[in-house]
Amino acid sequence: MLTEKQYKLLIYINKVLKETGCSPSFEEMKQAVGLKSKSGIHALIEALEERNFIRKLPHKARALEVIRLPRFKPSAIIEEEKKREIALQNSSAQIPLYGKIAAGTPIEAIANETETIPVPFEMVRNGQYYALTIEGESMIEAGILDGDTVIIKKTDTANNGNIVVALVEGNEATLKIFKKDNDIVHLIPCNKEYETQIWPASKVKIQGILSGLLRTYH
Amino acid sequence: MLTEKQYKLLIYINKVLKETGCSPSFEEMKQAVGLKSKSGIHALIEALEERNFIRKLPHKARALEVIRLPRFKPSAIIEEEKKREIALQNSSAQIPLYGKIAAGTPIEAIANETETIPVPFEMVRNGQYYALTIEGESMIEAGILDGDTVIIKKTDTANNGNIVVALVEGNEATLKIFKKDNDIVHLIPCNKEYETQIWPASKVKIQGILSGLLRTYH
DNA sequence: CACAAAAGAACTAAAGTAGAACAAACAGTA
DNA sequence: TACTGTTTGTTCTACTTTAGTTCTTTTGTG
Repeated sequence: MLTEKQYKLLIYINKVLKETGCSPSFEEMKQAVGLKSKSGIHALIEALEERNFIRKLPHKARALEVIRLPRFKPSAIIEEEKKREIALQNSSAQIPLYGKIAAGTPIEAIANETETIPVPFEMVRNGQYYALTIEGESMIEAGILDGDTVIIKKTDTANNGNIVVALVEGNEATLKIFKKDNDIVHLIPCNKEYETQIWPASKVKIQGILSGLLRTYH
Repeated sequence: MLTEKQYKLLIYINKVLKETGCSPSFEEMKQAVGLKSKSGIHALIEALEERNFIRKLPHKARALEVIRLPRFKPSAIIEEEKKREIALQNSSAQIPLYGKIAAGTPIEAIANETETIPVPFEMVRNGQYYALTIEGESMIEAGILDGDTVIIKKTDTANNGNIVVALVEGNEATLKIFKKDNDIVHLIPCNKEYETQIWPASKVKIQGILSGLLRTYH
């Protein structure tokens, strides 16, 4: 029924009319559908009028009215919308990059950092996430290297075996394997040269569990 | 349907009518829309009457009536649409996931796989990329674990020290550290239990170099 | 090469601005 | 009731800016 351009223009006119209450000018329409000349718009408007989609007060400026909208979209438009949908589904989320871990600063102290990084949505479903840059080698045997970016899911509880961001006595946030034995918490590094820390549960605050890892090679 | 001034005036008249029950005078309207002469208001009123937005008792003072208002889209919807736009801009790149590496199949054989994964744009600037799933532990000491997804930049040359996807004699594609010594290529694993492979350069085909790594913890 | 879509220029028309003159409606008053 | 001034609305002219129309030329595509 309609060509792609005609459809696009019709939708645009309708949108502008709804949003602003004023019809768009030829100049505006030509921008919207990506033409460089007003004459093309003129042709499209005529086609739309002939097909009874819009009405025009003759010899008046900005006097368009949408009578009806098409039931079917041109297939080209459908294709385009599918692509957009896919892009949307795959679009990445922005999560805040709080800074470096195992560097001595509790995470909350730097929680107002503004830097963010994009991560694939798959990595950050349901929940709040943040990112940290790894400094040091304490988790090297778990394949977590100096300079890696880890994605942490915010939570204050963890299960045994989880790799967690733990804050001990407000001192220092580190990434370690979590193991709780009654009221004793073991924070186990993955590097033979580091030692497991053992604390009463009351002194250890979980700040999140490891959820993803990004590494870039140069 | 309406021009900006017409629209503004219509909204103003409607507002005054609702608030005071009495239409504004030409003088008041001219203030409200920012004109310096009443004649302009007269023209606007005529246009609105012609378009059937207001009715006027001729030769009566302050005798306007609003018949209808242009349609509106709730601003919440407009906001929503803006957000979608932004999400679209942040969308990540799609790169094809070719399959598993170190599993015996040369990459080209599976290059027509349709699965793709999204990765942050930062990881895939300038160049063609594809992804592979790691199978096996041969690179464990480089922090590349079984199940990790690696992002490979397509190229057929590499420098010493690069981690590359190498195809030997059309046999098997593997991920190894690349080292070339004259015409001899060393493919060095990162696991003490595997041995370095040594081949004449002519038998080794580079299929890409390691550019990024994604890991998800469950 | 033919055809259609698009670009571009030239032109015409409408919208908006301003000022002034004037007419109708209204209220108060002699 | 007729006169007066005030408020309000109408009409006209003149001009600028913005918008719409029409035509010719260009471009791209099958």
